[in-house]
Amino acid sequence: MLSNKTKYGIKALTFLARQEHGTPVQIATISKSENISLKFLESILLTLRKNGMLGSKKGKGGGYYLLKDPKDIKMTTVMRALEGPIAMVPCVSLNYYEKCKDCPDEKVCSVHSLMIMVRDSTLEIFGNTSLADLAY
Amino acid sequence: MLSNKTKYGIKALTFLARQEHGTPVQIATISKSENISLKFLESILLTLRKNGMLGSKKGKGGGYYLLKDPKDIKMTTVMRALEGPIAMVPCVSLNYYEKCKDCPDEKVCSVHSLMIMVRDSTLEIFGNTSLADLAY
DNA sequence: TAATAGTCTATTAAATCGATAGGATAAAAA
DNA sequence: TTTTTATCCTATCGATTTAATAGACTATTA
Repeated sequence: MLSNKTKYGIKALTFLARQEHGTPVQIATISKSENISLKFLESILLTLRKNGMLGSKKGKGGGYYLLKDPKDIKMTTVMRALEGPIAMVPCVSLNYYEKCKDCPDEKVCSVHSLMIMVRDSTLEIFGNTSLADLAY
Repeated sequence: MLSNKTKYGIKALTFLARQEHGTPVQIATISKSENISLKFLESILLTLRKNGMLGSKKGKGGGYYLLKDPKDIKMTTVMRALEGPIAMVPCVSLNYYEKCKDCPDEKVCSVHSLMIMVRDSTLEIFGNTSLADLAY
């Protein structure tokens, strides 16, 4: 299941992608427009900023804005920043690999091979979808 | 992330698929072979039995066995029984649909359209993969 | 009737999630 | 220089879910 964090994050990014490029938008504006708790959204945007997707400006006229063109923000980046690994199981994760304690041999594991297929197909979608695809 | 419950369930089903068809296998046998807590596995196999995938036999010489040919057990069935919805978000789930509280219009929602793509590709894999594909 | 093996319900510990609170910091305007 | 505006950051909390465990019950076989 997708966390609310990720869901809200994608919605906020889409909102920003629809604005004039570079214009800061306040958290409160997005919060109201997308029905997201202000404080929760605050922490989500902070995460996205730390991951290099958003810039921010403090004080009057401040807010958040996209640092790149929406078509250059791939959903793999967004998903990894907000949701974590794309793979359903650590032992097939490219970026967060971890061996299963219970599994003596990955090469023979039925779960492993199944989850590699799922990972690849999901990765293809996220890799070929940009924020621009979602926003327009 | 895939729950241990599902991971163990798939491993157990694979184990059973590799046995001679119809021969009961004890929980303890699977538990030891696959490094799964006996009691936890017990509840997992019970779930699979209630979902019509396994039969069971009590007493000496008893155990669990597959009710169908492995090639007739699709991973969609297994996943839904153990993990629940295949979709990452209830508003794109075919079997567990639920409207998002925060979302005024699904047709315009960026998360919705993205998650439909993911659901379809995942569904295609699970729908075209049977237990037999994993076991041999 | 004793041993075997699945059935079922309840409980618990730990982790995660969603949300909230509240003060700190920086920028702009007065 | 002070006030206002808006982001930054850390801590905490309650609810839910997950993984696992305990223990008593039931059916089957020898």
